[in-house]
Amino acid sequence: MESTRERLIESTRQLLWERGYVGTSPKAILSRADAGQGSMYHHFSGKPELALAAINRTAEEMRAGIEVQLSGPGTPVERITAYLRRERDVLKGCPVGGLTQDPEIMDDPMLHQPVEETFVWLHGRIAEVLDEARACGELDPALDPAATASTILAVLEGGYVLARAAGAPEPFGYAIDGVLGLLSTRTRSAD
Amino acid sequence: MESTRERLIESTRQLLWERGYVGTSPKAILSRADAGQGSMYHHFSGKPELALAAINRTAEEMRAGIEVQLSGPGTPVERITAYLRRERDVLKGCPVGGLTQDPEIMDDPMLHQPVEETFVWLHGRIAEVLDEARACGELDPALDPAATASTILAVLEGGYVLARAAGAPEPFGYAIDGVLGLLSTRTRSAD
DNA sequence: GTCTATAGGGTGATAGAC
DNA sequence: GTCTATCACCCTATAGAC
Repeated sequence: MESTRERLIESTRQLLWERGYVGTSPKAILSRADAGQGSMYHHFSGKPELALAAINRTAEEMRAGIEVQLSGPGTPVERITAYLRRERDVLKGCPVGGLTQDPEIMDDPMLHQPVEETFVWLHGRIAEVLDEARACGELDPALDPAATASTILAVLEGGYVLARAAGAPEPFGYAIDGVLGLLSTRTRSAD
Repeated sequence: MESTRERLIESTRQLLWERGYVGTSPKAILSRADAGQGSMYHHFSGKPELALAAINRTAEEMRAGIEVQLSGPGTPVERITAYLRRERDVLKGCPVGGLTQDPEIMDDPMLHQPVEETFVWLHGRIAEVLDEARACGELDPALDPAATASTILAVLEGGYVLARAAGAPEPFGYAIDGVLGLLSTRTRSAD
């Protein structure tokens, strides 16, 4: 159940998160997976295909985790707040968003696609919850759910950037506090 | 006036923006600068020192450009709006923020420092302008200027991430629209 | 399925001629 | 100041034995 193929994908997931695609070599993957060259080229055609498997798994895992928060208990705004405030390894950055900075992922349609799809899904999902919030009177009807969803997502992704720039997790929390503060008087408790 | 040293720094600036530190090789720098190995190692001790010169210049240039918007004409909120909406090469990402994704920049205190300082300065500057806005009654006094400044910065940096993920500049604009929308009814014209 | 050996090219740096 | 030559090592991939 802990096949070599599994270990290769998991090692690649970690390294893509820590060092990006350009910064990750097959050699580093193999050493972390405790596997030889032959194993990697037996299971995958090369670095791009292995990276694709890793990115797809990371994207799926992320979606599943987010869906737990967004379809959980509480009012729509409470669920979004729970998602934004949940515990994270802030200084490691977003495992999907960080990939957008990698030139070779941006240039390879195969590798770029799952990144794009993840954000399309996530934006749509947040917009849906904001729509619910509006429908139940929890959110100011003057707000555009699509634009507000973009803003919330941007604060999340940008929060990681600020934290990494500062070398400390706090700025992430401040950015989240700020957007929730902006949202707060556009909100009223849904009774 | 277009010394080899100059060309090396400019080429490095471009490549750091396009490919990051890990993705940029001395060979690529030299070829773009049309210089030989010897020139680079005459003017700089190696890749890190050249990158430091490039990052410092990019950071200074960015600060100067932003200061133009933030200390320009208009009310405080108008100036921030002008800064957020100004023309940019959105798909190239933020030339400073993008560096936070690079593992070797994060691990080298010398290279990380100018990135950190740029964001400290920028956050402080936006918070100052928000303070002004509050003082002249343009902004809701209930808003925390420091947290709101973090949010605005995060939207900016996250907007780049969303745009790159989408492969299109529009999401950046939507995120900015959204945060300005959230700000708008916390704002009144400063007469 | 996994291993080792090997390949051709790139990486970051040094040496020494001009 | 700039060039070319050289270096030891790493990168991604292939071949073929086990």
